[in-house]
Amino acid sequence: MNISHAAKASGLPVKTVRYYADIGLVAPAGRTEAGYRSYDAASVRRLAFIRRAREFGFSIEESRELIGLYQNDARSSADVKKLAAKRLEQIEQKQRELQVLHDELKHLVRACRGDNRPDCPIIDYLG
Amino acid sequence: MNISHAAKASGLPVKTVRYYADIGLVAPAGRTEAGYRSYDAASVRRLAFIRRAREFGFSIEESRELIGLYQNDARSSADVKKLAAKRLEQIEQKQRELQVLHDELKHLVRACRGDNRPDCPIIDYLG
DNA sequence: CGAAACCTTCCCGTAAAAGGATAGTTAAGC
DNA sequence: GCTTAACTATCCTTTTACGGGAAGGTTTCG
Repeated sequence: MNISHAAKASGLPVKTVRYYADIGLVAPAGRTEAGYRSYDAASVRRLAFIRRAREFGFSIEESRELIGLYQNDARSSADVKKLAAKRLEQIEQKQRELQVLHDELKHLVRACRGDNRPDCPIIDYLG
Repeated sequence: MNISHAAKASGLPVKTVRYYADIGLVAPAGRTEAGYRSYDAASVRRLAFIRRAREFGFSIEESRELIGLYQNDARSSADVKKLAAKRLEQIEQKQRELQVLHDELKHLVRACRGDNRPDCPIIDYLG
């Protein structure tokens, strides 16, 4: 399977598939005589696994850990849960930060008349 | 006022103050004979304005627009409100995305036993 | 006067690719 | 069988918003 086929099958752009090969995250199954990367079902599964991990917001390095566990039959679910719980905590932290920002900014936007006069509580606040 | 003094007064790192000068966001008031950047009260106010805009999550380019309005006495509050409302929408979009992620991941983490056995709904889901 | 504490520019590295240049390879159509 | 379109390869640059550090000039303190 050539790289564009593997890309489609895994739901990733070709550039990204090549990038993942370059950084040693998902190696192609092999190379053709002409040097073209070739992928098989297993390597495509790994690509799709990474795509889903990334969609969850796991970093490349976290995804690397996860795929290590994915391919390790002797893994413990505790190890996986630990990574997921850490990511969950990151998400919750970001949510708290965004909530504060949201409330402050919403307050300012509501207080701003938004007409053609220059006085503006948003500018007042920032300045 | 030398750069480290201006940095302290504005609450920014020296590196960042230099960077803002390089990209034409906040120019120093002038240069000494030896080529040192020198800042006055007005330029420090601009630095602090940018710092607060950045803390609100406005990008550098958005901050550049905002400071343009800040320094423009003929601005309309509608222009400022437009930028702020756009940023507010970005925040709300991010909040919605994070909420979906949070709920899914939380569900998976709850369902995972987290013991020393290999079977794990998180891995199952990603794979 | 010498050393510490400034300051300058320049270049590299970050995360995670995307975009583009240039060149080699393969598949399709006629 | 030949052209050409559509692939593929590597390599380099760009993105965001700086941070780290080198090499070297300046100022200030004791």
